[in-house]
Amino acid sequence: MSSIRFLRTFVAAARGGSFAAAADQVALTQAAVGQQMRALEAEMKKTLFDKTGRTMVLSPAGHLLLPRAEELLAQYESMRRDLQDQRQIAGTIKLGSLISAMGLLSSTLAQLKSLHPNLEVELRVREQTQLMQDVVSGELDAAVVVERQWPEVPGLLWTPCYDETLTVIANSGIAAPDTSIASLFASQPFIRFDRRTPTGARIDRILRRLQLVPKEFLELNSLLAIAELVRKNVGFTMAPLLKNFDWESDPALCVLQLPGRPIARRLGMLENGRRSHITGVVREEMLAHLRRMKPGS
DNA sequence: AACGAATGTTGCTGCTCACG
DNA sequence: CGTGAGCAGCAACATTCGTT
Repeated sequence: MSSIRFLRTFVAAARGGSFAAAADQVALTQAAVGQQMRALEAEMKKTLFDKTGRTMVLSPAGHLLLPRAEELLAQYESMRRDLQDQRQIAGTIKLGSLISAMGLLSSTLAQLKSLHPNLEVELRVREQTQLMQDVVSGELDAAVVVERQWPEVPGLLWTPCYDETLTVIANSGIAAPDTSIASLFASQPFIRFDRRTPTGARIDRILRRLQLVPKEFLELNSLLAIAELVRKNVGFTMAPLLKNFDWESDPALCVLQLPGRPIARRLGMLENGRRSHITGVVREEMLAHLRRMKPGS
């Protein structure tokens, strides 16, 4: 079966005047060049070289083939260059994220920036509902959000990326791995994640289901601020274990699993589809980044 | 993992040409 | 005319790669 390589060898032989010269140029042995040329002649059903003794010249069919082979090789090279250029993406995209996903997203974007220096990213931190509206309206090209029922909008693309398990997080001064969750709820002030957010509302439903009645102390709409207050032992909380923040290794914090089957929220990327050639690259880089991370971190 | 096709190398033979 | 150099062809074997 002939190929671009065979044509390249043919051109080298035609220009070099011998199979030996062609072999030098295309880094093969003379025997391999001869085999390729015989295969090419069989494919074309024509003799391409006239050999009289040690001299070898192009046959009429060879003369006909040479310029066309060179043209084909030039087109092939041009096609290859174009594809290589396309791998570099450029332009500006508007990305949104929940503040809690910023840790992961920022390290993803840092990696992306080194791969695509001409890519500019405008990053907006907003809450879930606003992010969803902005992606649908086109205000944002894509956003990292918690999984929900999405509206039926043409082009809207949802890709689940990772799960965050709901846990109880307390200061290590008041809790150890064997501390019962019920005793924390009975004795310690509770810092609640804003019930107006979908995740906060879900935490509220779980508390009811587990019949845990907290000693309400504060209600905040920032998981990072809540974590900081827990570090200062202002109270304890129930919150998703955020990716890329490594609270489990934090000596000031004690992370406790909820009883029963683990409950998680699913995060992913919502793209509005209009600039999917760029947002797709961000999505794939984020997935690759997640694969590189050690499990559970 | 096994298999087969494609493709390559190695080592040889034979032909031609240039030169003494 | 004998001989060595240069070249192509052939057969055997090795390697790579895709498929089953």
